[in-house]
Amino acid sequence: MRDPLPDFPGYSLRRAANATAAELSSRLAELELRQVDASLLILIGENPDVTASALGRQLDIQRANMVPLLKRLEDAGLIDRKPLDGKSQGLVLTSAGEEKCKQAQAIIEAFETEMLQRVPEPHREHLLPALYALWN
Amino acid sequence: MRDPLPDFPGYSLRRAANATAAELSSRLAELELRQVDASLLILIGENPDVTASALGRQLDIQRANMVPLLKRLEDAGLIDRKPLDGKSQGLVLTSAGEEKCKQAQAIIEAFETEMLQRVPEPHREHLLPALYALWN
DNA sequence: TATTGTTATACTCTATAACTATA
DNA sequence: TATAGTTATAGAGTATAACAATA
Repeated sequence: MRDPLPDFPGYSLRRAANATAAELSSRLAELELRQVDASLLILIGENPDVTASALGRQLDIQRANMVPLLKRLEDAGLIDRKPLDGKSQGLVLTSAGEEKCKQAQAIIEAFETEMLQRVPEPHREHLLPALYALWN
Repeated sequence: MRDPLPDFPGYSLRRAANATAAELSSRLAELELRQVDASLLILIGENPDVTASALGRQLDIQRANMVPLLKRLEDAGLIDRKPLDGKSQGLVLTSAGEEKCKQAQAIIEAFETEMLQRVPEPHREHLLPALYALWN
């Protein structure tokens, strides 16, 4: 079939994102985590006592949609909440959450390495800076 | 906030894809088209009498999900169906569909050019081949 | 007055199974 | 037996509006 779409960077960007996301998702599923769960665990691990609203701003997830995401992590025993003041609550990893976070990071780092290996040599080092420019 | 995620190519890939998709979507909305509609119009225009199943395979959209997509385009008067044999139907652009397709292509090409301009010079030419390697 | 956390809701996108009819 | 088109449905993901309580 004649298909001019792959020559559009925007189209190839979406296809590449979909393909790699599907691959990473299936690997994280072994930890019973989705990508967004892993992102949240990593950010909470790096920023103890971060609030749900701050996480949402960082990840471009709306406040309202953070509620079920964090409830899942809390129900799984991976995070705890503690009141910072009357209206904000700080989020921290439990010890189980720290362990799960380490496992997720190992999977992600292995995946990222393999993903970059798929990019032919002359282009490889340009991928991250090029992508970064597109969303910042 | 400490955020190691942007250093992961896979994460930046998703963020870049989301950001550019949102931008393109808002531009195509002026034609009352979504991205997938534009993709379908372009592919049908390039491949008259293509079938719904073949389009789905090309775009990684399941057969069942093609039904409402094509119904929208047909209801909008942009495509026609004609039976090829007893079970397959060929899809073609109507004259309105051809006009809409040209307008969509103009918007997409302008968008792609601007998008590439945002990528700093030494990285720009490497983006498309790097992305292509990730989903093929 | 702005922000946090929350509930409820709706809409899109996608995945799966099943069915009919035809190649 | 495989394929085309279709229906129905369920699950994510996401967007919006509204509310109470607090900064």
